[in-house]
Amino acid sequence: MKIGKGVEWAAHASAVLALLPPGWALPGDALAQFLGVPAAYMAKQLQALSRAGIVTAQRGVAGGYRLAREAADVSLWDITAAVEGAGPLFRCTEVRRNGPCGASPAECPGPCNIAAAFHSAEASYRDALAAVPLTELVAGGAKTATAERKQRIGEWIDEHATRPAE
Amino acid sequence: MKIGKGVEWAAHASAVLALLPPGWALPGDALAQFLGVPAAYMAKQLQALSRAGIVTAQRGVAGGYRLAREAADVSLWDITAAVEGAGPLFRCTEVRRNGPCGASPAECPGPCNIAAAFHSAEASYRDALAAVPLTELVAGGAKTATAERKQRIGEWIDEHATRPAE
DNA sequence: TGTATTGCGGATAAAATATATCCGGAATAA
DNA sequence: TTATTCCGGATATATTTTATCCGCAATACA
Repeated sequence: MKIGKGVEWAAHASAVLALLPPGWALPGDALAQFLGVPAAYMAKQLQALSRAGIVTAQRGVAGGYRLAREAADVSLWDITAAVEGAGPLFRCTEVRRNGPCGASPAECPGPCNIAAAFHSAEASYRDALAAVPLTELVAGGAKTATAERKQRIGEWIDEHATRPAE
Repeated sequence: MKIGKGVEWAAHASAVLALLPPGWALPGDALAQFLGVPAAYMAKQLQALSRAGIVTAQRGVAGGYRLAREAADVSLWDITAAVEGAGPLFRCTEVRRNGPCGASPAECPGPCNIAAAFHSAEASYRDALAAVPLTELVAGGAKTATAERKQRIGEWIDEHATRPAE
């Protein structure tokens, strides 16, 4: 019961895209290089973000990825759901219906209490992640970075960012 | 990123044990039969509950499992942590340290914002499950059960429960 | 029109985890 | 002593995660 690392990569990648000047983009390979992760697998996570409408992909020579909407409108839950899926963590197999004393269908109108409790707890989890906008992650990262590193990041972006047609 | 079914089984098993008269127990095989799940694998989950101090195991002829403490003092989180482990769902691999613009150790005093946000969300999840005592699950289950089924369950327990020495 | 670039989706494979079974041994009551 | 019951480890299978590769489509530019 662990979260895949694709979520972590996608979150970091989204934070980097939030640093781009409006209208600019970053190719997937460059993004993977910046984060120091395998490009082929990172590409899969970026595709998931694209399918979910979090980033916009532009094919072709000066193409790449950019945020599909403002960073303030992208939450950590959006990213998690895009990569990991939005389905419930707890899967009820209706154990109550099993065995010598199993419940009849008539006795099972809704989800059992155990499933209901897990789904409620997952809603708390989801809400907590939904309350974290991408802007917060970017701002927090900027706070601990030295001025020297910020400059190097800016230079790297200038060097690798592309300018796709609108 | 899914919860194993062992958690579901352990929760149901604990709820059954809560129905036992004080001082009585149920062998693991009987419990598995009652829930209609594979006995050998159910045994693993019961061992986990035992290691976590949620149930007490009694070996020998009239042995079996019983709750180690009152049902009101056992939460759904206790059961989940016992079976699935209490470690974090999100595992930070310190991506911020990677790549051409990776942060220096001095710039990483605490966990990064992404990891912190996930850990905070997981705390909400944990707290929600910790707020659900076993008594609540038992009471909820009793509400939807017919009188006829409750009687059958009582008879089944009378037939299979054992009376270990204190 | 051609060519280089870039993302998309599917096929594939290796590694890790979840699911499941079995067995020898220890503990226990009768 | 015997039958029972739990414990822990070894093992096997299935599923998921992690990762790579390739052909194709889209795009910009010469």
